[in-house]
Amino acid sequence: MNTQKDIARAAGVSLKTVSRVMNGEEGVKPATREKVRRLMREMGYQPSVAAQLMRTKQSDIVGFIADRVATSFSSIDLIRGAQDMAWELGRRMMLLSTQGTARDEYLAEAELAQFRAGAAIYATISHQAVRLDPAPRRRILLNCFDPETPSLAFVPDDYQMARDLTRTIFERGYRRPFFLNLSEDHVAAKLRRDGFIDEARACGLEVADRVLEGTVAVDGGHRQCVDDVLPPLLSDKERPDLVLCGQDQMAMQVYAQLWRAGLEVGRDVGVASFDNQEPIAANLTPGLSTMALPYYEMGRQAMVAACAASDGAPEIVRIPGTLQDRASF
Amino acid sequence: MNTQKDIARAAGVSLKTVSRVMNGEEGVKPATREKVRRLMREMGYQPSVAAQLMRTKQSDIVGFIADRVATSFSSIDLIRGAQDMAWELGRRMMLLSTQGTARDEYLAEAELAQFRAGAAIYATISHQAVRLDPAPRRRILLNCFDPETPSLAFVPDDYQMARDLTRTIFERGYRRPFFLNLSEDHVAAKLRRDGFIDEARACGLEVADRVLEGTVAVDGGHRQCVDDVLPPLLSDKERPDLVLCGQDQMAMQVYAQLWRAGLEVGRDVGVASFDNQEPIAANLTPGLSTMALPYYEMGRQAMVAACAASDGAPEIVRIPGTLQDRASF
DNA sequence: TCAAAAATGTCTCACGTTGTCATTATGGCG
DNA sequence: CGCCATAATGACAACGTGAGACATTTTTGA
Repeated sequence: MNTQKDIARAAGVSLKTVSRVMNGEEGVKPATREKVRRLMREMGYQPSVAAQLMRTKQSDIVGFIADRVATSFSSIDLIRGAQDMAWELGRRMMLLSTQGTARDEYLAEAELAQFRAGAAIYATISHQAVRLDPAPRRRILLNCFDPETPSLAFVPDDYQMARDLTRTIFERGYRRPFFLNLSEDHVAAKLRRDGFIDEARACGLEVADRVLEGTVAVDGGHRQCVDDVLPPLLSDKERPDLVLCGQDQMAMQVYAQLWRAGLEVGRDVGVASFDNQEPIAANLTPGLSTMALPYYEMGRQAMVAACAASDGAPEIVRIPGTLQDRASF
Repeated sequence: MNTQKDIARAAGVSLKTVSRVMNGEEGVKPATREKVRRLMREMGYQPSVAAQLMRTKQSDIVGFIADRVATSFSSIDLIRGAQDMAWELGRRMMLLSTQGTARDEYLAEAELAQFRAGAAIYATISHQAVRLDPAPRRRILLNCFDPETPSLAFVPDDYQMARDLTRTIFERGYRRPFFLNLSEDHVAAKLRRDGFIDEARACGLEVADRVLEGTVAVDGGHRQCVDDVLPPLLSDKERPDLVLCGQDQMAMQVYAQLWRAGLEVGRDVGVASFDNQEPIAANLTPGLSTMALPYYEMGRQAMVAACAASDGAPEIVRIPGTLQDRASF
């Protein structure tokens, strides 16, 4: 592998001149600069990150600590967003996935320290509160926030998303929506519930008794819930004209129950949801209209903050979502 | 940040002794070794990857070049498997996702070169043939293979998986299965077709005319296909007693069509599939029995090969899958 | 007590890059 | 032409680690 020294020898200039060209410093004659550039290309020169790091003591690596994120399949967009933005900014991202154990945390921390990473993004699988030990470097929280230690955090704006979705539902004429909400240990659940109720009030309806706090665990044990709860609701004479689901997987179950009850989704009963997990939402029949979580955008913004010149204010930034409209309501 | 020199000073030993402890060399008194180790812990010593790298010229980083992999949601298991194994082996993995453009390839290659990565895993979103330029380092192919340049590659054993699945189908008494296969530009499609037909023959049935080569594109445009093709099949008096699907998303559509036709999945008509995309397969009602692609295991094995002391033989290793049995047939 | 063996230390170099400072080339002007 | 200012370039050290060669000290065992 060629080094600057090799380039220098080939160009008949000194090591330092090559270094200057490399770092775009002033005071190199254009002709020299060009010659060196050309040789770098021709000789396939690639700078040694190791040596750069050794000199500057601080790497441009941004760690992405993914607490079980890689095991989830929608939050992969968090990673994609961050990765793409890092790429665009010419920075490097190092993915570290942990299982939430102290040992993993320690190893991830050690790895970042060894690479002298200047910043890290800490992402969780679901919108939640976390309690983190102080870190020796800039840290951006993603899909989570620390209520005790203020830091810059990017989370989905669950409240506003619920309001937006609810407004659309009412605008389309639905009047008896029923919300199968996630279980209350999800931060999103409370926010969405509030958004749903507040927006309904703004439209002149009271729906506080039309929310069912689910029993959905993070690993999904909600089948019992939908299958138990939905049939009685449907056979009621005041049956809901729309079922709002806490996540797309739940919507799948709702579809099945509606078929079973002889009801057609989108005609007899509307279905709406949160998430927009493509392979599910796009392949249901009819396609599921669902509030897309802004994971990709969140990932991008977190990376921007991580790469910024100075620390941002320790605020919680709520990113809006957009309705992915298909045909279910 | 403390260096070995700091540790040495604190321990009252020489730099060389610290170095010896670090690298687990022989000939250090246990007591000394312990003292140094303890101080390293207490002082939060972290070796400088930069310096190590500079010295050894070769990093223990393994690149994972993901050709659109991160955008797909089942093949994320490839990444997880590789990442977990890297973690277990004490190696580091650097994720590089490309969009298949030449520019991306170049940037990924440059990045690996800059980190002096010793090996790279090249993974694709679907089982396919690829044509790669020679690389200056060990390269393991994952979910793809190069027909021109022999290299070590790990792919799913689609043929055997199809045979296994078909055998189970016959063992359970089904006699008129129909196979909605992926489009022929998928390598898997041909292999599965052969496996399906061969195993049927071994059971004394001829099913060559019971396979429909789908029109499924990689980005999924198969809805037309299932919805067009299935109804006529179902209204036939010799209607299939089981529908075998090329992927779980297709199975979702089949479920919908069966409901529509008033047929109950698992009782009136069986459904089987390939993939096992958890959120789909587990949340269909009834649960989808599907041949799980061994992505996680493939990722693990590829990482093992990437970290091995010497290059493996340039062979194509076919990894078996296992049936994830639920209740759809 | 002494020799052998084990443990530890000293010193040196190399790795590739960049910051500091010194040196050389160039151009302008009297 | 000679001088100086400035532009261009070069020499060298330092970063933290690992490794080799070899010296010195401590421990062990007979």
